[in-house]
Amino acid sequence: MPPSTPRAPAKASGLDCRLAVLGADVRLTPHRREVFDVLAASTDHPTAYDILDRVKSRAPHISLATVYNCLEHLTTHGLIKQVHLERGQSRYCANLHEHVHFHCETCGKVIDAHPATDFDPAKFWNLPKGTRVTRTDLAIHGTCDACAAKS
Amino acid sequence: MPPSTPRAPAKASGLDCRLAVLGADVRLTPHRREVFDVLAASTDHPTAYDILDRVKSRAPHISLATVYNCLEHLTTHGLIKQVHLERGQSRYCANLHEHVHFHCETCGKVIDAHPATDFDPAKFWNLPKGTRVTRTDLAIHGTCDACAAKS
DNA sequence: ATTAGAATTGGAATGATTCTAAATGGAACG
DNA sequence: CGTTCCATTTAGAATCATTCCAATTCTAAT
Repeated sequence: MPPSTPRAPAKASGLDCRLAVLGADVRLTPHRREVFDVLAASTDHPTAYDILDRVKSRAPHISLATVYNCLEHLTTHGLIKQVHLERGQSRYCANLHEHVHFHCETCGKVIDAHPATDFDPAKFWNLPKGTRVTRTDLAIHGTCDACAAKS
Repeated sequence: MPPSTPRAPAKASGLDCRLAVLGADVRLTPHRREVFDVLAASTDHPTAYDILDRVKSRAPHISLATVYNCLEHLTTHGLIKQVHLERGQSRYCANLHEHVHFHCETCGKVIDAHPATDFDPAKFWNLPKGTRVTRTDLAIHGTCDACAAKS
């Protein structure tokens, strides 16, 4: 018995919630919410495993697969950003302000750096005519203050 | 019978050669030379597999492990650069001039873009005092000319 | 209550890379 | 010129991060 009308996607409920970000209305299940909250409370650019560990204290039965699913959902909806500084694990970041990443090659720490002045990549690099830019990722590698002081 | 004096590492020979780059003296075995030559002749930022394919036409018995070894040796000695634009395979680049990478999210193509004017990241982003910068990686993501024209 | 779609799960599968232990090859020593 | 030493090379195993998959659970609309 096929239904006569297509069913709309599930809407918000008591256990469910939504978050308006960048004009988009994003559906957050409890797990997605936990993952988002953990990331929003972190400034250290955790990996999926780090996030799993932290979320487990609030939702002990969450699985790694779910953490990946949630991170993917949050990323595609623009609530968080996925960061690739080196090969290996992806890192995640809930800072949506314009910023770049400083990566300490000695201790591995990642620090957000915010713009001191306006920056438009097209002004600095000769891109072929007709190129459309959607986003830029700048990673600055070096030695952080603390590691530099030690050596 | 332990030798009384330590033996120096093997020196250059007829089959062997060296290349002076950035003041460093880098030992190149025939395989390393092939890998370097293939990469130097490529502008498409090939992956390790791509490089294996291309080197095979000149050295049919080379293995993937050797390609990885060579790429690692060449990278640590500064003859080539490893590029991470997304997660997945690393790409390699023999362009040592200052440049950034434009990545087309539609066709996957990677294009080198050279600076139109001088660029110093420290001028644009507030890094913590004491931070030492060794290198910056800028990836510009978007749609290339050809893909933009199609849509 | 029923049902359909979405979310979640554990575990299997995949893909890229790194590791390992054995084989090879050239150079210096005798 | 043969031996020894060590770097290089190799095939295949192991690892690591992630993605896939099929089964189960949940939620919200009928």
